[in-house]
Amino acid sequence: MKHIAESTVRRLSDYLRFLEELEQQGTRTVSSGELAALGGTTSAQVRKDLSFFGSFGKRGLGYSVAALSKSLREILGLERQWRVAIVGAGKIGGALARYSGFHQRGFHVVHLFDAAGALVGTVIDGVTVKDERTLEATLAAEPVDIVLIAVPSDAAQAVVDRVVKTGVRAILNFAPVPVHVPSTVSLRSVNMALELEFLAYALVNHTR
Amino acid sequence: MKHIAESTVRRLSDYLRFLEELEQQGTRTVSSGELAALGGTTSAQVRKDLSFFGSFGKRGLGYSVAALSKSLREILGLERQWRVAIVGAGKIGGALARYSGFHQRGFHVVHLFDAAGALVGTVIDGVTVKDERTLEATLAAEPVDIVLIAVPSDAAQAVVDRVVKTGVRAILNFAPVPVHVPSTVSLRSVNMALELEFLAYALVNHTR
DNA sequence: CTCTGTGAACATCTTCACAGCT
DNA sequence: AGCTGTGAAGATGTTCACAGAG
Repeated sequence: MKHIAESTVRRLSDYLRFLEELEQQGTRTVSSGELAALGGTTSAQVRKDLSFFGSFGKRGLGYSVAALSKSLREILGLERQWRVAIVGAGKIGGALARYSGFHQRGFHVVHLFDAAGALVGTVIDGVTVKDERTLEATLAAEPVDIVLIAVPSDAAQAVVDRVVKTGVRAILNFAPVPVHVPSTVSLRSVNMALELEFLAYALVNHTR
Repeated sequence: MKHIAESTVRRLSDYLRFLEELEQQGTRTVSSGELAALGGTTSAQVRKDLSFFGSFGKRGLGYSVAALSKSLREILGLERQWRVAIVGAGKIGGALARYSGFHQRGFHVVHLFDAAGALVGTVIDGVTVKDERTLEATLAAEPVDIVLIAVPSDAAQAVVDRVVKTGVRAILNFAPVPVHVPSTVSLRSVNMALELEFLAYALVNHTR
């Protein structure tokens, strides 16, 4: 398949969220224009995004809410369950472990690691915190699909390297520092401080 | 000033982080190539990004670490302190309030709001949780620059609307749903579930 | 007549390549 | 000689506009 833009995939997630809302409300069909308004884009963008994956609509009518959300779930890989490990059980890691939004979408936290002895053995949201030194052994015995990095900046790259070495192919980094992975591994980063800095920039350069 | 791409501003934040590291190490000068390697871009990208704001380097030599980081702090608006309010003191809001990374960069949490009576009056990281109903009055008496939204999805847009009405001009949304603001307000969103979905997509379509 | 699907036009962002300081 | 600064070329992403299915 041709390479799909990251922005397209992100919008598909948004569309899906709306479709699920519409589904609950009992709405049967929806037009590209309606989806666009809800997600803050344009109808042409919606149609173009979907066109990369096939033809899902009926001309003159729109899209079947049920059929389109099923297709999107397939495209996004949300029809299966995903096993997730979190490294770092401090403020951010702990909050992530407790965050229910992941579970709802089929992402299950099966391991929680921390380097601090005090946390090891405590239970967070049903998962016992393991010693970070057991990372390799644990992931070998009970593999996961995705690892979340929630360790301090100066430890981030080292942990990422160890995780990559275990064969994990998707990493979500919450440490506020860029990390590097081989091109065989998918990496996303969430950097909250960076978002605040962007807002500060926008405020100082009051444009838009 | 001409409009600067969002991606450029984000990279500037990354460059600054490295410059501060280099500064601590006592490094005096740095080339665009070195900055690029650390941040995972190319030297041409670094030079182009900086060129939007002026000429900071010396040909044949590179950039002065101290001078460039000062310039970047000015450009990004990090030379002043920013007052921040968080709406929603639950799992995410609480973690944000406790997160020290913000404070280090000059972002100070001065208000914490929650709608749940049980949390109101408790103290998180030195800040007393206020009743969400006092939001307008509190922000009128003690204004903030930036508001973080950490309320449930179905309350997000309503809270954003109320916040916008108080005159706040920058919002960072952590609710996993797109919210809309007037074009006079700067909005960023952090959607962790969406990042996981992107990784799921990448795993299913194992490309790259 | 409505609304999708899509090539083509357009806009934006990145990379190239080289002139010009130091 | 080394490294910046920057137009120009190239790549990528978005919007337009219309043909065509229902």
